Amino acid sequence: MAIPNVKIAEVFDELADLLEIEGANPFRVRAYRNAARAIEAFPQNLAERARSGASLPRIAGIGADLEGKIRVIAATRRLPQLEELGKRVPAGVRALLKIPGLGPKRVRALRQSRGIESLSALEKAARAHEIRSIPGFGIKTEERILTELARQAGHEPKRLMLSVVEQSAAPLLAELEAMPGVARAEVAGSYRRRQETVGDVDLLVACGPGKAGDIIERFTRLEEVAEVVTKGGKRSTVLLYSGLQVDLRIVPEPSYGAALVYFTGSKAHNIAIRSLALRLGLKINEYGVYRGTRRIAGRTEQEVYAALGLPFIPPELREDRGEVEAALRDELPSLVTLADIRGDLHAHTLATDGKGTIGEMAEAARELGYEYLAITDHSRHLTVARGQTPDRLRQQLKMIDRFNARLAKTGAGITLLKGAEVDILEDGRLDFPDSLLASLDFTVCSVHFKFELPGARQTERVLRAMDNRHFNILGHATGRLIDRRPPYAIDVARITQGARERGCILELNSQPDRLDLNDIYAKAAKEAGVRLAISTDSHSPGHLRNMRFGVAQARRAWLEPRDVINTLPLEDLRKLLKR
DNA sequence: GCCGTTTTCGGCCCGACTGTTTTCAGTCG
Repeated sequence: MAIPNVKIAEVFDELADLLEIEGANPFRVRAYRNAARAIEAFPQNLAERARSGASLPRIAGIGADLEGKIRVIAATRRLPQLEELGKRVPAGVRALLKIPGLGPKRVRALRQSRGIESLSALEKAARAHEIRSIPGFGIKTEERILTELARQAGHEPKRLMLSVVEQSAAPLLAELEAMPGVARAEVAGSYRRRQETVGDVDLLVACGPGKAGDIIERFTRLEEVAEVVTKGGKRSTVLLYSGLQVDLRIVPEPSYGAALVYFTGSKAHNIAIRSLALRLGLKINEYGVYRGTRRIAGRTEQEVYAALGLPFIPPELREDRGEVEAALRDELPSLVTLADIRGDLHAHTLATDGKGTIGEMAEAARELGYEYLAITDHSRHLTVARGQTPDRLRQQLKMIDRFNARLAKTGAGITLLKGAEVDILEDGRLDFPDSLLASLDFTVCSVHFKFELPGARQTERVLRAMDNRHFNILGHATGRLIDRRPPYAIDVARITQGARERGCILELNSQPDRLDLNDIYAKAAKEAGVRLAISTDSHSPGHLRNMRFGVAQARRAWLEPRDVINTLPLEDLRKLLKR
């Protein structure tokens, strides 16, 4: 299996760290970091393309030199430059950079003045009060180093799932909004961009003159605040008892739009629009857009983008993945919204591992205003989930017919679709005979075992399954569970191509810990001309509301309603699902 | 190291907070 993009990105990140410690040109360091991000976000395996001799695709931020390095890594899994640098900078030194408050300059000072080249040496020196006398350091810095070392010894600072952070962020926002003097408040940052995981919560508040100090004071005294990390006149950082870090930023009302742009990011997007501003002879910061010293925009985000000659760019797109260029051409996508969704195409019931009856699931879907809900219980191979035998499925289909007859009579306006989540067996066959599959409205087909197959065989397994004309939707294509299980070794680009050639649909599974396909693969699928189904894979009536997480990722993938099959009215959907 | 509809050289986003300083460097987002 070719070396994955994230591993190539790691090499460049490490190179950036080492160069930074060596005191290299900071812009050169940034070039490596930018390249790492671009490689990570690229949907095709670069090493494979490099090894096949094909030319590498044009990626912004990757020039001739870095392309050469990618080729070397692809061919040898090593990079001589990195090993060369590694000889000069011991492995432990890199870890020093991860201590908040220690950057490249201070790490160099620690090495040169005290020979500190590891976390343990750092701790020893701090305990012996040897840090405070180094020029540029002091007692407070020494104390902070010890605090941070203790914190990191417990657990790595990690990113939390969007659905988890939502539970802290939403009440916090409500508390802020209720404070006197607060005119507007919003959660910005990666949370607003709906990234699948969030590292910290960025809160933005607009207030009238002279109110900021009072709001900061109240904020740092909120019940859930465990520790105040920083506290100034305009911003503050705190840690909640949940371990979540929260940054609050306060701006005057006329700057609210500019601050919202700035604080929503991403960093890469901010740099892109600031560069654009420079080319236009403008300056942009969190207080507004300026021509010389005169402010020409800032109150709303629309105003800020308009000053740059751009339409409003939805937060989910702000990743510097081409949105600024598309906006300049006025070719931004009309992103799919939750209101566009007419039904859910993946749900389980008590018949297998779900927690609700068919009736309860139908009622929950009706409350959401859906036109249709598919019942897709597991097939027999998945015994841990009480997968259904052909006989049990046939009985269930009859029951669904009876439900539909009753629903039609009561004018509920919702139809149940007859489906199944069919296991893809190891050799690529499906877990039910074709005659039975033919009696279904459609199928969701998924890999649920033999995750560890080599990439080529896993890919072949799924492609072969897609050859079956009863194969409609590929469920959770990579099988990853955020923070718990890596994706199977599978070539998503080939699967996507295969889906296009065979008229198959790819699922965007909305379970908060799946979000599979992710935004990058889903965007690539759209570009390849493949349509997606945004489904919840619900195992209880309440899960149907997870649709919002799937839609958010779909928006990050630039999907429009026409790219998503469950925005279609029922009759059009039925036609589409006939292969 | 990358990049170019003012440029193939000379730029590369910009401000807040902290701590260590007597006016600012380093770090962070």
